[in-house]
Amino acid sequence: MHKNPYADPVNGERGLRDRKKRQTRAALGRAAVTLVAERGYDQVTVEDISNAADVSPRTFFNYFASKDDALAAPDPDGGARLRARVVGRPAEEGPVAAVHAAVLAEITEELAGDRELWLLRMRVVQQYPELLARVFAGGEAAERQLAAGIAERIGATPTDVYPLLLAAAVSAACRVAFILWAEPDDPRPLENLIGEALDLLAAGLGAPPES
Amino acid sequence: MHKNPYADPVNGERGLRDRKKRQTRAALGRAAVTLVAERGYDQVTVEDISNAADVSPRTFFNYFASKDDALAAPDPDGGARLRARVVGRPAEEGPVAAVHAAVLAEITEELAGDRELWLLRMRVVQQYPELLARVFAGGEAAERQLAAGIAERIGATPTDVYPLLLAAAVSAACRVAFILWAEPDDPRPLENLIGEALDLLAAGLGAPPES
DNA sequence: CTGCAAAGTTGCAGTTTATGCATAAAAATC
DNA sequence: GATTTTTATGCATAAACTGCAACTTTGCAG
Repeated sequence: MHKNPYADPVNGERGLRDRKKRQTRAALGRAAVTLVAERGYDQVTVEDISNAADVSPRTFFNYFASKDDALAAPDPDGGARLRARVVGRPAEEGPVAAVHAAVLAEITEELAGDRELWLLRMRVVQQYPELLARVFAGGEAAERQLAAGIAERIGATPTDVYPLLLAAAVSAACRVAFILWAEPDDPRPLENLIGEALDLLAAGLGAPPES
Repeated sequence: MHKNPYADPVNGERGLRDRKKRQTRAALGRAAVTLVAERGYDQVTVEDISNAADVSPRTFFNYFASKDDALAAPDPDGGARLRARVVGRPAEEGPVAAVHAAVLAEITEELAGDRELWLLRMRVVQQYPELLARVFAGGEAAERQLAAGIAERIGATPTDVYPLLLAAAVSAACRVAFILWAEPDDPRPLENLIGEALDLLAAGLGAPPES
């Protein structure tokens, strides 16, 4: 049995090499978002981004498959972490509650350091609908993992309707919450928005607005 | 007051010009999907697609913003139709029922002629996840309209949580239904799958699998 | 701490995607 | 049937992306 030469996606880095990789990826992502926020999407080239991050343009493509990816692609390990969180919740919790808790934890931690950057990212993404699509696509990968986690938890196969649907619905709820969060005149914190959306979902969407 | 020179997005074409445009768009879309299904995504260039559809490559880009768009972009009028359907449902229906009926009608009509092509498209998209982004982009546009229709129907603003969330959740349910539909070993017709998913949603996702 | 293997970076050449602009063809309008 | 708007196309050009072959850095074992 060999030692695993890769970083553990759940517990974080594992040596200088991995740390540098994360730094480079983060630097590229940050440069991409801030530059586009400043100048606009098509006034920023991959070369610009690479320069700002102090790497060659060729290296950019070692990290991101496209310019859009750099702007919108989420942490590639997020899905795996999310899945682990779901299966790790106490056994007595129902699936909806477990997923709720897991998602909240993951998002809170993900945003921990970089709330500012995330807000900026959301604003940029909303300004360019092509990017919104990329975000969804990224979310889709996480959604798959989430569905797998749910399936594992309740003893279903990953192609059953229930896990797929619950994962998709939660993903949709998060999307809506993010959109409202990025709305400049909505002061509610993201965690509350997510909670509100998930509660509405769990209530079956039967209740129109009220209030 | 001028006459509207454009085709009515809800009721269909309005003269030779519009018919030709639809034909060209359809031909390009069909060529793109079938070629990629045959040869694989990167063995097909925009030039190939254009040749197959008998137009110049430059014309291709008058219809689609990108190669991906030709593979994954839905009918650009679908969102408007969907919205009209939602507001047109009988007033006594609740929002969930109205949306359910509207979505079912739209999808049924959309697939009417081209069930085969749609299935092929789904398979292609599943094979190349990059395309998922474009699919979501299209879905997102429709989702906006759907949310607007719901808001109009229940007298809410389009930035309220309920319309956004209902639209997003329904969109998610449809996505899941499509995925299962494209599964080669699932013989259930699309309409049933959508109904099943929406019922689960309306039940609040509280019920794990059963069965 | 030295040397070897694995992984990461970079430059370069070449293809494909995508857009602006000018012109010709087609169709709607009167 | 003349005009006026829309659409199609060719050309030029920029930017996005990929494969390949050096070269550098890091990990690791002796």
